[in-house]
Amino acid sequence: MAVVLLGFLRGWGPMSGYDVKTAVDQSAKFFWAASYGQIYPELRRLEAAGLIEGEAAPRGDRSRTAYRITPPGVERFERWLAEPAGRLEVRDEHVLKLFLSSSDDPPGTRERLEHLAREHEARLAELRRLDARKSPDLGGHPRLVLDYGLAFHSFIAAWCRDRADQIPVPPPTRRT
Amino acid sequence: MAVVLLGFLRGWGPMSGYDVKTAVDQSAKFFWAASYGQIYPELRRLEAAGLIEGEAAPRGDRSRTAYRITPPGVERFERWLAEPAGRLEVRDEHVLKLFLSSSDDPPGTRERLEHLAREHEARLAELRRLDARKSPDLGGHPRLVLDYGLAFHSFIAAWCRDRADQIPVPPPTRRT
DNA sequence: ATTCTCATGTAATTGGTTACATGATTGC
DNA sequence: GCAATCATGTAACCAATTACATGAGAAT
Repeated sequence: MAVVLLGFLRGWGPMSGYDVKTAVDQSAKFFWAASYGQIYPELRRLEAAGLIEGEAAPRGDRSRTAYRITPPGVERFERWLAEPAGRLEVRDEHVLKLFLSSSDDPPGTRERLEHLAREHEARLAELRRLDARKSPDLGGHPRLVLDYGLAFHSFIAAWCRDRADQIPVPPPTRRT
Repeated sequence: MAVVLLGFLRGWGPMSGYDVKTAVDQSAKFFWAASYGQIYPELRRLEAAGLIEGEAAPRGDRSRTAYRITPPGVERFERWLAEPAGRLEVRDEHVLKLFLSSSDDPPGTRERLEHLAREHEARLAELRRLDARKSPDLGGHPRLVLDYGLAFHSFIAAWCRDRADQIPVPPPTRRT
């Protein structure tokens, strides 16, 4: 999304498409991912619109184009920031499966809940790894949002674990 | 998404596209929305593929087509259920704005956090309204997932409120 | 009569992913 | 010499939203 690029360029200073990708992957990707297929075409559009401008900025001997945000770009970005975000929408395939799965299969439900818990725990682990290094004092609220992610994933993981534990394990089918 | 339709038809019995839409809006929409623009074309595709079949099922004097899931449809749906859901992805414009917004504007940040809290509280209220009526004993886990939604939204709302409250309110600019 | 809800759809657009393709440079 | 990383891009595709369009029956 265009504004994300503008936002990064504003907060982090000039950077290449590649840089944006890695920056996103190390911070925003936990609530807003981005792929090259979006980034590069979008950079061109933004440049054509005069909201950013690229200049050759080789790193060592490697050719590279860094884009810097222009005043109109800043204005555009701040207009977007000022307008309130739209209705909060959640889309979660795991919960969808849970919802649609048979209610007369307790072990299956338990397994699903545990799987969901593991998934959140995995995100949590990734975020914790981020916690140590990274998150410089550049623009934005990396700390606050990191905390948000930690709180969110640990809460949901615990909730799922708890619910899973309330489902009795299937009695071991013994034969003796 | 095709499987959602299959899932509803399996759990709720035969229903029209319109019915699916209302059913989704009263349950799944809180974590997986659907629009007519998806539903109707998808119903046709599913019928063409033999996974569902429609029959005239007028309600009173109103013409209407109800679709029932076929055995291959059930099989297809259950295959989908059995395969584990993909990586958990979050996409939240509110958090994105929080992340990208200036860190040297405490009142703004506070306002953003409060706005996010209000948004989650609004979802919470909608879910609570659902809690009373509805959620029949049909297929799936409406209760469990409803609980999930309640827990999720109230936790996040509280977290945001808490963080917002930690930011001192701007000193009232008096003139006397 | 008029409005609301039921009911069905389409067209245009947006937003995004995936897979592919290429090539230079740096570090081992 | 080779692998990893830096760097840039495109084409095909998919999922979904929005807005539009229509019309009949039910309720007031």
